[in-house]
Amino acid sequence: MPAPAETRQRLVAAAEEVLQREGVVGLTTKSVARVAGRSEGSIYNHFADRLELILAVIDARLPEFIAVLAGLVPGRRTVAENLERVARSGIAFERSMLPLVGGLAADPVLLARFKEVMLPADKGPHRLHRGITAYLQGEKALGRLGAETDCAALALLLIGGWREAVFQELFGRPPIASRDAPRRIVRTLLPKETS
Amino acid sequence: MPAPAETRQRLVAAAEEVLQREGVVGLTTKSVARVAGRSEGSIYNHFADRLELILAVIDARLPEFIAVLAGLVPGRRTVAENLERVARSGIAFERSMLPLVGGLAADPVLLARFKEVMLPADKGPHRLHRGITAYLQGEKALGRLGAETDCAALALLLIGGWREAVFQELFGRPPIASRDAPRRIVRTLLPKETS
Amino acid sequence: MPAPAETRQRLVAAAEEVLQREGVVGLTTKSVARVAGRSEGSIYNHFADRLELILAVIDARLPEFIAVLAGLVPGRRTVAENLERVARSGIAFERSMLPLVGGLAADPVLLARFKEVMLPADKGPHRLHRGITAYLQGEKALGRLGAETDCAALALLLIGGWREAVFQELFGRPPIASRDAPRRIVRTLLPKETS
Amino acid sequence: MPAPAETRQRLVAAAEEVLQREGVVGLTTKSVARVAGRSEGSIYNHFADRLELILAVIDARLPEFIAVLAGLVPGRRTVAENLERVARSGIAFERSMLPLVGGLAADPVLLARFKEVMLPADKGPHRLHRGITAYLQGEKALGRLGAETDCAALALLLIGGWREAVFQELFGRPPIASRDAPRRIVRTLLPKETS
DNA sequence: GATGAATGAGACTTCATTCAT
DNA sequence: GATGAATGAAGTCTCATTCAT
Repeated sequence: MPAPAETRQRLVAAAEEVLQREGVVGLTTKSVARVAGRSEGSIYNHFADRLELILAVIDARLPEFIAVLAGLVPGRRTVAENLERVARSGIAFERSMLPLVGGLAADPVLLARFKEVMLPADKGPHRLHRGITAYLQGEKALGRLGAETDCAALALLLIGGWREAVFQELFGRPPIASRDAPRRIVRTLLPKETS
Repeated sequence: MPAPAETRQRLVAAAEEVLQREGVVGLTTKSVARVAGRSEGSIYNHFADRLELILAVIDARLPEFIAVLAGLVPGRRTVAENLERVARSGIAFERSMLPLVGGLAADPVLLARFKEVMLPADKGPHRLHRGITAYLQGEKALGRLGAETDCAALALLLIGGWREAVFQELFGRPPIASRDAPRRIVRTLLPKETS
Repeated sequence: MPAPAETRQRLVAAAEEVLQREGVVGLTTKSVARVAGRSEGSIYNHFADRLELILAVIDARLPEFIAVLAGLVPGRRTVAENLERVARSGIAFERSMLPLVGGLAADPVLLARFKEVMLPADKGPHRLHRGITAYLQGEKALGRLGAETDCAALALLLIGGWREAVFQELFGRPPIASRDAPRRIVRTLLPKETS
Repeated sequence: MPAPAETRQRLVAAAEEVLQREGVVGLTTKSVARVAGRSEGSIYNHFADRLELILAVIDARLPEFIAVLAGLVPGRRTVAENLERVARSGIAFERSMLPLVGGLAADPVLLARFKEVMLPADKGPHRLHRGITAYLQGEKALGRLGAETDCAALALLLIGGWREAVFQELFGRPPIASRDAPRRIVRTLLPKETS
């Protein structure tokens, strides 16, 4: 009988592992329990049901998600450097989130729970978009981005670009290697004269 | 007993419908059979297994997918107009594909089959990216895009942008209305002087 | 693989058997499938869920239940003879129904389904009471029961008496042997001069 | 942390409450613990197992059960008045006991334990029947009931009648309102001239 | 005495698939 | 080609009970 307090974390970690390997579809109570070295029933001592466990996985990833935004301070470094850096973190983050993100599109029931629980807590994808948009507006105010810049669209393209790069990885031989993607994305997005 | 030849189409259509409403997770033999007004067993008269039925749905969507590219002819209209138009079709197309796209990320087994069957036939997402990239290169050759343009990155951003716009719809109140997304995306992507 | 059409009946018969031996609490899908020699899943080819199977058991018993009433024709034989006979059938019927009747009191969920399904179809216990009351009123109209007879109360006591006799059997050494109960019940219920 | 001695009573009270609302089937360790505001584990500090808790509920009800008989003294008041009064108490008592009584019929395991524990202690239904029968025999000895009266059968019908009245309540719109049942039952049971 | 986490067993149900008709 | 019944495997979840703290 292992240290009891540890179990919840083990279950979440196991769920993360299974998620990577087998996707949301393979994330069963059985597989998680097996990987965690705990009994299936044990899951229900810590989570109301399977979906809550999945949401806990998302929650566990959130600090990493916040960190993506943390480095973004208007006026510091160059805009290109900042965006490249955030794209790089975004790609790493996205890579681990993709099975979950896919799961939301693949399972309306999970999506509904996600919206119900995560959106009011502002843990949804809006927050990411909002954070990046806010940074860009900051840069615009500082004059480091042109006055005509559509910050929301720029943020959308940045996120969509890095997510697409990760998505293409799924199929092998992506048209743009993820290693190069941040630089090429940012160069394409920013007017050339931008510092 | 309806015209037998019709059954396969009904099953594919039913699968599409279920996919929209219930996602890959809800796409069961039972739900498809019910919606198609056919028996569960009849699925196996036309498809080797459930995954093959799903692949058939993708196949059924391909003409629509090709049409997205068809309008893209270098030199015709303006580049902005062309890209806006393709983004608009892309959003509509993506909206119906998202549950499938999500399904691929949510189910490695389905993904493996997809790669095995669809990639050799060049029916994967690479083709879309390649098509748009080719168009952009055509425009570059015509001098309607700058010589320094990174066509592959531009295509990636265009696709990623429209997919992100659709993805945000899932959660309600998207930061950029899908109606406006094509225009705002293209304006942000293209240097202002581009015709 | 046995004759398919037979399965539903086998399942109902198995459910009856399990019910007698193990009560509603022991009437699990597993036990029924085992006794029926069928797979658990097979139950769901014939019944929406476990409760529907239980209701089917009740339905299967209904003809026997109707027969209890069939012998009751006002004017035929003596009243005492008729009631004794019906009490005798009633006891036999009740003995097989007791686990189910108990189940209704032991499980509000089952009770709710029963009310929803059986009452509109007039398959509930009201019908039994109504049938006997109607017979007694017939006899009263014929003058074979006193004008002051409370037919509804008499029917209630008859049914309650035989059910109580069966109920006491559960605990061993019933105060009145079920063999004698019909006669003693009827003698106590009917005024002595009644023919 | 409340007064420890109180816990046992709280658990029994909680079990009673759950029993009324959810029947024996819904009387789980979890539901009882929740209603009692105690932990599941604490049940096992006071009871060997779940069945013993149920038996404790019966025990807690016994004083009320004894009181049903207490008012029955041969020679006091009229026989009809006495029986009506006992029927009235009996109905109230039965209403709260029905889920348990049903439980005994619905669960042979519980029944076996009940017989094992309660019958030797004379806490079973026999005792009720015996008590009423004894009263009736007392009245017969006093000449207030006819010499031919079958006291055991009369007691059986009285109990069966009131239990049936309660049982019919389960299904809604009982044929005889429980309010009127005692009077109508007793009038039907007793020869009219009985004082 | 009280607790909450842990658990094996088992409950109900759904699933994809097979196959005789 | 079409069907519906059959099924083993698996899925989610609940249960009564144990036990270390």
